[in-house]
Amino acid sequence: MRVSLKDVAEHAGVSIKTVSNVVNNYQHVTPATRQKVQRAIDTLGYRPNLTARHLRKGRTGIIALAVPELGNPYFAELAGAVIDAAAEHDYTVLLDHTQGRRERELLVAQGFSTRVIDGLILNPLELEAEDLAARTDDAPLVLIGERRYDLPYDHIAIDNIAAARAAVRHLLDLGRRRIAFLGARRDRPSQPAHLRLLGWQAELAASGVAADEALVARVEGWDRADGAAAMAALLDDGQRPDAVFAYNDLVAIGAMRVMAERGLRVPEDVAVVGFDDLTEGRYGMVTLTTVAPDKQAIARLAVESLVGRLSGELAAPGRPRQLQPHFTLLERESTLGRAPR
Amino acid sequence: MRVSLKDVAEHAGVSIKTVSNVVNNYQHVTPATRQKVQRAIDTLGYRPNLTARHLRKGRTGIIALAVPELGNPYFAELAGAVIDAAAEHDYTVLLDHTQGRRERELLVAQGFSTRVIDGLILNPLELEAEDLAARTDDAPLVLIGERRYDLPYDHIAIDNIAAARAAVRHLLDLGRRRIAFLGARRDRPSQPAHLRLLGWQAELAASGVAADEALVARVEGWDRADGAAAMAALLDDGQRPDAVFAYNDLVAIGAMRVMAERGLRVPEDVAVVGFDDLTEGRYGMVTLTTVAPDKQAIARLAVESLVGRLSGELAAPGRPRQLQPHFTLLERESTLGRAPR
DNA sequence: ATGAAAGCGCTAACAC
DNA sequence: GTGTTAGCGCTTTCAT
Repeated sequence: MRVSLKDVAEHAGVSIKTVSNVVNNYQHVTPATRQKVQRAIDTLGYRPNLTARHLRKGRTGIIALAVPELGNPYFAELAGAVIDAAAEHDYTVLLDHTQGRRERELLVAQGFSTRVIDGLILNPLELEAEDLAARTDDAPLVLIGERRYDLPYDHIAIDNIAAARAAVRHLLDLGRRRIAFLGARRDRPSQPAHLRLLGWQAELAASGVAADEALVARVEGWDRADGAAAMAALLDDGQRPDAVFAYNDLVAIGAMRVMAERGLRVPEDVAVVGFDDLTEGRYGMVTLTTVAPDKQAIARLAVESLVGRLSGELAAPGRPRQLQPHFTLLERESTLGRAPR
Repeated sequence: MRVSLKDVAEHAGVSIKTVSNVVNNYQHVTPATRQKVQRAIDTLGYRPNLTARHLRKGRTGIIALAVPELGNPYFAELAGAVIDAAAEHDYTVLLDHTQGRRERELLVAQGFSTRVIDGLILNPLELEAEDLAARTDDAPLVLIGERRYDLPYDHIAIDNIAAARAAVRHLLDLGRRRIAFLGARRDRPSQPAHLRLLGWQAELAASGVAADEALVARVEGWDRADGAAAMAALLDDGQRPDAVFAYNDLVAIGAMRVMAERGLRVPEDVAVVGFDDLTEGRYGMVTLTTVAPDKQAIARLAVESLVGRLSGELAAPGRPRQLQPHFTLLERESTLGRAPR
């Protein structure tokens, strides 16, 4: 924390401004002066104080990313991708996880580390539109994730309804008819997981298959244990689905473990489709068919969106953009072969 | 970015200092004044500019954590724990991942986001002692992870040799004798994975079992795919281990997948022990026996160590501390039952 | 091409 | 109990 511009200036016998010019690679500096200053910088081991620079410039070069849970590999991978994308724009990333708790999400939306960050990428789970509308912090915000709000913020997410429909379509094509949905939450229309549930209903309806509400299993969270509990509850309830569409891969993996314990074969007895394309799904007892969102694209678009707002290119705050990266359905062992007759 | 202390002061008809006193909850302010100022703060929507505060105080309240790879659930979980521990000390966490590449580790060690961070927690993989010794950045540094350096930095890690020995001991107790080690790297004594390999050798030696170098499988990285490749190579080489001790759970999971594909049963034919206690290991084809480091303790100790240095309590930089959190061996299905005779 | 000086928003001495 | 003032280290007019 020692040496400042002033020290270097004195050492080199020039003014502060000149040193600043050298440090910032300003054009009009004579080679001789530049060299002299550079030498002083090297001997003194000067490193610019970014905090001061930030104060002066009004920006910090730091953006924040808040995801529900780093223990979920999907968010961990996404975080990694965001860090890489941010680095390309010379931003560093402050990371927080909200644990899917409303008060933490609120805290983050309200002004995470007030003013040390230039902008925020947030993946809300529990936050309602009014929470976000009441936001007073003026740092630009970009939303990611399944939930949609009618608010003046850019939003990056794949088309969750279409993705869910593709998954259910695949199961229907296999001849499955009793397709369970694992991972619904509450009954609010704005609930998390709502869009995927909607996709499930829509695709069944389009194929003239009755959507049996008894086949919708509710969960507390979306981890492996929740998937296991939901599947167990479904089976204990006497339900006998011939396929499962899970909210995400973790839920699917938990469900598959329960099925294995109870002697149900995947995919023979029950075909399974997950969501997220976790690497883990490629190494389980049975490799997992899954909806694969383009995580790199999500990260890249979120960062570009935010950086665009920050640089003023995309100033108009009244024109939020809805960006939808691609997804693909990756067919693996868990949906191999047609339904038993 | 609008309203500053000055604006509030003018609005409330008091001095800047008084507003500052209120904002910082300074004792000696009359309730009347406090209320008046608070009202001004509320109406104007004032929020302190942390950058300015940081510049003045010489610290930012941000610490950095650099891990090899967020895609590895171990590091993702650890990162989550560090974020939580840091929050308890009013620090936020800037996260970076080095992808286990030396130049990125070097960059981080040299001065990650120069001076925006107060200190750094680093988990090096490829960095050598001289790299770290040549470090010029003066932000306090705390090291975590398997590798050990004789340098003046605190280091937090479980006793990797003892942990590896416990794993091998467990396999020996089961009657296994041809115990492979999956996950060695190069031949440098300081190589990553060295301590666990050393533990493997030591425990075999202590039991009078010959350490067969042909049973040491080398890897490029430590992900599932690397474990799969290593196991395949071992089998292709004609080796027939009756047990596998893997560098970590991901390597173990990759290896188990290959064994399943080749008709080898776990644990009947090959018992498997991993390392890290990933949740994933509890939901695989066979639940995975593993060495479970106390991640919460590692995160807590690393943060406390760093915060201690920052607050000056643990000033003496010449006295690095080696802290060793506990570990436990969690026995699961992958090592159930004795060896076939 | 380089220098002088102001000021980003805040805290900490030191007055009163 | 409250006000004044001087910087923290940097960038940025405006001179020269």
